[in-house]
Order: sequence, then structure tokens, then C-alpha cells
Amino acid sequence: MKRIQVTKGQTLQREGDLNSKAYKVESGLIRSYTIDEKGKEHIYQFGPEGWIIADATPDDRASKLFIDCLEDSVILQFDKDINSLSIEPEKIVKRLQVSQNRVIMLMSASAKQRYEHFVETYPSILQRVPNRMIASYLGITPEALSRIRKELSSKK
Amino acid sequence: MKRIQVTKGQTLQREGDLNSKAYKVESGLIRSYTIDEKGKEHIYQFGPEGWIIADATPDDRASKLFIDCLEDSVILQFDKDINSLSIEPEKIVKRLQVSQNRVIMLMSASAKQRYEHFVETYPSILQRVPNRMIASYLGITPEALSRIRKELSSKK
DNA sequence: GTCTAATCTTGATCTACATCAATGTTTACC
DNA sequence: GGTAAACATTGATGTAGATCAAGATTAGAC
Repeated sequence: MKRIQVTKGQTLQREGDLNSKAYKVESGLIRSYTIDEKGKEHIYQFGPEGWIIADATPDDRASKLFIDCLEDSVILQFDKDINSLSIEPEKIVKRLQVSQNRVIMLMSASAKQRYEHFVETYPSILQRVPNRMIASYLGITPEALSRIRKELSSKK
Repeated sequence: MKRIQVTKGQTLQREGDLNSKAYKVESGLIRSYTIDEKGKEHIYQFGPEGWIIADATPDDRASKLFIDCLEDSVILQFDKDINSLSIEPEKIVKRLQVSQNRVIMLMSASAKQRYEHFVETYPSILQRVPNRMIASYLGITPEALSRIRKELSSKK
């Protein structure tokens, strides 16, 4: 386990890298994301203070996710190895909760509903990242998000 | 922990139920799913032999998922409580892998790509459930799936 | 085996969101 | 503080997949 200082824009892990590490955010903000065949980014997770970010694919396999920093951050990097005591089971369960919720939202809710849910659930992240990243997290385009926000603000 | 015998169609857990149990499938096939505001089902997970099915929402909260049986099955029901040794951490990690993959597919792949991925990944489940449930798992309508299958079979 | 209900298919139409393109508005850096 | 790059907005148009409706096929129940 080691503590690392990273600056905004710095990449911690790339798609295809060996994938044995997890990253716990002490301060700052990081994200994990894929890039699809058309070169488009899809954010899987935001990691603010206290969160653990990792690619859940097996440790011995190549990573599917990129991980990089959205703010200057202090990160604890450690082995994902489950038998090492560095990882708390509650944190894994927490991540599973978030992921399950995400799947359900993507399958059953409209873009507008997903945005409203995000705003309620992660109001602080909203302030800290550009809208295009929120759009990416929600699985929509920046244009679509812009129109949703416009509609919601006029309605209020 | 207890072993229960269930028959096809039987419900193990409803939305709103207390949510402290997990279900390990010894034989048979079960599923978890939500029902949205329009009454439409969205399958979150299929659980064939060896899989653990549970709602990941916190134990003390009402369940968001229904769980029921698609075949006559034998199920081990046990407490999700993490400190009880009944649940293996590897199984949680495995579920997280599946869920992460699911999110990425839903965000970045077309309906056809998702179907092809499903066919490769779960060929045996394909044989055991009606197509409308595959469609539900993929986040599309039965009509859309039917057209995708038609296209793929003609192309081959 | 027959009957009924569930499932699947096909066609016509609709819609949420994507894409493309252009312009406006912040942000960051020398 | 000026300038370039990143970001956001807006409009016009395109499209994957939804919805609706009607048959065709399959599978269970008695």
C-alpha cells in the first residue's frame, strides 16, 4: 500500500493495464471510465473523498477501465487481493449497491429521471465536474443534458 | 441458514419486503427484477446453479427487487449480514464484476451488441428462459429482440 | 388430443435521444 | 487581461428502438 499525490488530469490506470490495484481517495476527486469503439468516453464511477475506485474485472486480467484525476488528489493505492486485509468488505458491498442501482436506472428510467436522481444523490459532485461528464455518467450526450436542464429550470 | 424447495413461479421476495436475505441456488433457476411505474418488468439478474441472488440495497431497508423462480429449484436462504461467515467475499466480487460489465454494456453498446454479448456469455440461460425475459434483461422490448434475432439468423 | 393462454413475429407508426453544425460562454494559461 | 481552448447552448435533422395492433406459433392444463 502506498500514498500518492496526483494532479488534475493525471492517469492512474489505462485500459489494458494490469489490474491488481484499487484506489482509495483521501482527498480530491477521481473517475473511472471506458472508451468505446467510436472513441466516446463513458464514465462508470466518480470517486470523491472516502470512495474506493477500482476495476472489478479479475485481478489477473487486463483492465477495462481508465482511471484518472479530476482534481488534485491524494490517493491510497493498494492491492485488490481479497485476502489482504486492506479492503473492507463493507466498501465492496457499497459499490455493489451503487452498481445495482445504476443498472436499474439505465434500464427503467428516462434520461430526465436519471438526471434528477443524480442531482438528489450526488449534489456535491454536480458542482465539481463539467456537465459533459455528468452526461457521460448518465449515458446521454451533453446536448441532451443541456436540454433537460433547460426544461427543468424553466419549469421551476 | 435454511434449505428451501421452491416451484416454478414461486416468489421468494417482493419489492418492499425486508431485505436481509440472500439466496444461493443449488439447482434450478431464479431471477431478480424490478417493476417500473408503468408496470414493466426489468430483470436485474438470472441465477442458475451456483449463483447467489440478493438485493444489494442495505439490509435494513426495504427491498427494491422481486426475486422469483423460473424453474423448480433448491435454494439456500441465508442472512446477508457480512459478518456472518455464510457469504463468501469472492462471490460478492464476482457479482460486482457482472454488474460493472452490465453498466458498461448498457451505456456503450447497441441492443444487438448486448444480445451478442449475452449469447456468448450465458449460452445456457438462453435455452432455459423465454425470449421476452432475455429482452427484459437486455433492456429492450421483445419486438426489438425478435427483429435482432431475425437479422442475425439471416446473416449467418 | 383439445383448448386456452402465453409467447413470438411482423408491419406501421411514433418518440426520445443522437448526431451534426454553428454560435455563445466560460475557463485557464502565458 | 488577452487569447486560445474547453465547454455549453441551440436548432435542424436522423435513427434506434418503443409502442401499438394483428396474426402466427408454441406450450400448458385438463
